[in-house]
Amino acid sequence: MKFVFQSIQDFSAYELSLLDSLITFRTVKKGELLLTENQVCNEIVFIEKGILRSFFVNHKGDEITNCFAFENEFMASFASFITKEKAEENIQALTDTKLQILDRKALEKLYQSGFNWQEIGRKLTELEFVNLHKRMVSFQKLSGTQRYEELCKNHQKYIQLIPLQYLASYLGITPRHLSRIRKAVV
Amino acid sequence: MKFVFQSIQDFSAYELSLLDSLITFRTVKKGELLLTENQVCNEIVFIEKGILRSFFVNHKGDEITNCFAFENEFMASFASFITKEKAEENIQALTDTKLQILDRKALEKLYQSGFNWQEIGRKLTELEFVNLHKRMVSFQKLSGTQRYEELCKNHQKYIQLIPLQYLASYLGITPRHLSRIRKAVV
DNA sequence: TCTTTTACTGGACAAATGTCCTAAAATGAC
DNA sequence: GTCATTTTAGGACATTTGTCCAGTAAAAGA
Repeated sequence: MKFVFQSIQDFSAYELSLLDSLITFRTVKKGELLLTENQVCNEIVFIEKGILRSFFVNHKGDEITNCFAFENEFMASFASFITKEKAEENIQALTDTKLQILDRKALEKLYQSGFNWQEIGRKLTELEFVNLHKRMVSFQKLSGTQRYEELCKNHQKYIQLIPLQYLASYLGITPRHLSRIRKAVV
Repeated sequence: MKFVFQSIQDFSAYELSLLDSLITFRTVKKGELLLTENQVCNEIVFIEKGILRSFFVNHKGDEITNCFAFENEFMASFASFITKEKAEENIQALTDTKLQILDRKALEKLYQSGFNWQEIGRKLTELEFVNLHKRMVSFQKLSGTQRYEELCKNHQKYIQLIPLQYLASYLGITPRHLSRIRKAVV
């Protein structure tokens, strides 16, 4: 994750070596859960290789996909990480996945170590906010069909790599309806 | 807005006087627009008295309410403020409103002035993120009817103070449908 | 207070979307 | 390669939600 931080903030060699000393590594198998709902999320993971999805379960027992994360992206239940309350999401590996991990204690050490890490914490939170805002806008402004079309136009990766059943709930529709939309679009 | 900051972070008298020197004041009349879409949002406002709403316009020309803000709350197009890109939202006063204003330059001065302001910037961004996340979850997990019921249970203020037409699009439904839901709930 | 405008309700119908189900296609295990 | 399992497509029908509209209630302006 180092180079992602470097691209956002100007770090000294010392600051980066501090990061190095705090990161740990893990691999997870396809299907495995990294976090289950009702746990407090105490770590932020960075994907070296693989795909993760986050989902919750509604009152009928259906799994609703909240988001996906691909290579070189971060994943966590940020809400739970921030509030230290139980997560509503489960985080699952969609493929075998290699991770770099920054846990709460490590992050707090970084934050205490100085201005630069404070600032990057704020900037990354801002970026997460902006992404979430875009998604919120797409739910308020667009229909399921339009969200699917946007995804085809701007995020081909999702269409190629994610099983349709997961895409459907991510788009806020049923698989049956997604199938209808796909037929109409062709 | 001072006391809100004080409640989150332990500030020195000097740090707070710096804030005092940077805040400006404004009053707006009911109906007035503070920000229109396609402007870059360069200030964060804090509501001393009154109510604001943020809305965008969809492809049919309908106004879709994005959020409301009440006394002692902040409002901005945070996404535009962060990215410096044009806002998609309009911000409008629903009543005559008294504001305290922190503009981009003032905020940057605070951030440059030290650790404490950096940190509060991150913490407030985190809180905004958590709020937005809750709203996103409610759109993915719940139906319009359920969102209305949640609002009745947990945010009576919205029901009492906001015209139904605005509440409807905030809940992601039409006024016609909200009227149906209200009839059923009683 | 009276008038004009705006907001809310609800009927009738239409469109969008969900439910349930079966068959075909794709994938994974051996 | 074969068999079992999972995923996807789509028919038939039900439900939800939207559209259009008119009547009434409420609010704003003179």
